[in-house]
Parts: sequence; structure tokens; C-alpha cells
Amino acid sequence: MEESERRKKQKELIEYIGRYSEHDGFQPVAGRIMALLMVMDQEEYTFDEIVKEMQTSKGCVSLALQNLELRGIVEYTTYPGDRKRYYRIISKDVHAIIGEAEKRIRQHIDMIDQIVCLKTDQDSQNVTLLKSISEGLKFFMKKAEEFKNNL
Amino acid sequence: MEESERRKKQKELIEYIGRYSEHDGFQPVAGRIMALLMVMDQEEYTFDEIVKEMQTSKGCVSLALQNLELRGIVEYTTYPGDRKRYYRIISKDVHAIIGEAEKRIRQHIDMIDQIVCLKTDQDSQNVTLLKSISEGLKFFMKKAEEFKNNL
DNA sequence: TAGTTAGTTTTTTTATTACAAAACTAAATA
DNA sequence: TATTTAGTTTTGTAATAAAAAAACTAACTA
Repeated sequence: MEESERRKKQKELIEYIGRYSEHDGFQPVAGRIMALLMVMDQEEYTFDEIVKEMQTSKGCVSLALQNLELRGIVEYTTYPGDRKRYYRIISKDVHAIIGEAEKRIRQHIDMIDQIVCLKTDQDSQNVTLLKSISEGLKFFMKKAEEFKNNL
Repeated sequence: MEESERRKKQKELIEYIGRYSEHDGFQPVAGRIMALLMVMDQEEYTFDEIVKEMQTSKGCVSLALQNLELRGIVEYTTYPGDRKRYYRIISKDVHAIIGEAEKRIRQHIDMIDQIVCLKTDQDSQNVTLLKSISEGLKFFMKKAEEFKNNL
């Protein structure tokens, strides 16, 4: 693939992932910054470079980066004698990533258990449905453990 | 547990799930309607009953229900000689539920593959990270198949 | 056929969010 | 000590989303 074409495709992919991330509750600029740092060959960007890439205001980037830091998605380093911050995606290990997924699954299981526990009729349509979902989620929790142990 | 206390806890749970669902991109009223139909002992509500429970306008409930139908979360039945619609949660089988999860996982894998495919340095930090995430996701896809086959 | 029921659609209002602009701060440098 | 750099915080504004209100429609009923 030609260099310029690759670049263009990368930019398009950033837009696509940015838009996709909005469904996941990211604000537009935050999602695009995340995508920028994941997609481009350059994997560390300074604050100013990000502002330039995003074509938006400093304040907006500042807020979006705070948000991404809070979510544990990006981090920055500084180098002695250079006051700039170099932002990048936090490189988690697989354990940590699976751990986060497990946490979310556990929340779902908890909610389901609460619903079921408050129902009078333990054989109702919804209880049956919820129990089977819960069972499925627990299956994946078990498999997640196995996956981590076989690493 | 006392009847009145159980009712109260159910109402609280509806609020909780409603709020939680907002993170998943549900509009407030839609999330609470979904929760209502899942949590309460009464598993079918008419349009008017929902309006009363939600303490909001008919229009708002109408739109929220359209949204929930579109997402494949609720459905309604009508009975001969009764013009009312009885709404309930769609009781999917486990196959369908897992199928939906697989679809979302596949989208993530696709995005990751696209990113990796556009990178020059196939040994960069992010590529390493993304490949390991992709591997983990593929593992779960495989397990999902197994789960479905063992049903 | 006039009124009622069961909901939909449209319009308006309100609240929230995202962003831009500008003022501000702390550290470094000239 | 004045200026520049690298961002943060605040304030205002525009866009969007959610909800309320009201007008509408189609089917039924008295």
C-alpha cells in the first residue's frame, strides 16, 4: 500500500472508531484522541500535537485528556528538561484487561441476582430468562479464569 | 421479607438499573421502562400503566417504547376485543443472546485487525497490546461456540 | 354520528453536553 | 524580573437530547 493511501485510511479509521466510541459513552473528541493514539504509527503525541490533529481548542483537549486519564485509557510521560507531556495509550497486560471485563460482567450478574431475589414467582418468564443469562455470564467468568491461568 | 418492603426494593432497583442503563446508551425513560418490565412481578404492562408508573407524558412513553422495540428488547401482544397493548420483555433464548454478544465482539476484532493492518511497525507497543486483546476476544468467541453446542 | 379510548406525531420547552474563547497559573527561560 | 511555554480553569454559547404539551388519528362504543 502506498504511504499516502495508508495515512488516509488511518485518518478514516480514527473517525470511524471515534464515532463508534460515542456509543460507548465517550465524548466525540475523547474518542477520537483515543483512536489517534491507537491507530497512528506515532504512538506518543504531545498536548499541542493533539490539539493540532483534532483541530479544536486547547481547553477541549485538556478536558478530553482528563477524562481519558480518569478512565485509565491514556497516560503521559515527561522527560527531564522538557516540560511537554507525551501522551499514549496505557499498555495493559491481558490480566488487567480481562479483569476489567470480569468486573463489568460481575455487575450484570449482581443486578440479575437482585431482580431474581425480589421476585415472588421463581418460575416466571423473566426469571427463567434472567437465570439463563446469568448462567451464561458465569460460564464466561469461569473461562476467563482458565484463560488467565493458561497464560 | 415483607411485601411492602419488597415492593420498595423493586422500585429502587428499577431506578438503579435505569441509571446504569444510561451508560449503555439508553435514554432515561427507556431504561426505566425496560427495568420495570424486568423487575416487577407483573411482567406485562399496558401503555397506560407504564405512563402511570413512569409519571411522564404519553408521548415520552410512546417514543421510548418505539426505541425499545427497535432494539429488540420489548414486544407487545394484543388480545381480541381489547385494543390495549400489553408490553413485555422479549424472552430470547440463550443462543440469540450469545449471538448478539458475538456480533459485538466480532466488530471489536475487526477494528483491531484494521488498526494492526495499517501499522508499519508490527512490533510497536500498541500492536503488541492490540494483538493480545484480539487473541483474548477470539478465545471467548471459541468458548461461546462450545457453550452453544453444549446446550 | 358524537364521543371515548389508545396511542402517535408534532411542536415547544427545558436540560444537558460539547465545544470555543479567553482568562488564568505555574514553571521555565531570556 | 519580564516573557514565553504548556497547559488548566472558567465562562459563554451552540448543538443535541429529553421531556412536556398539545394536536392529531384510527378504531371502537354509546
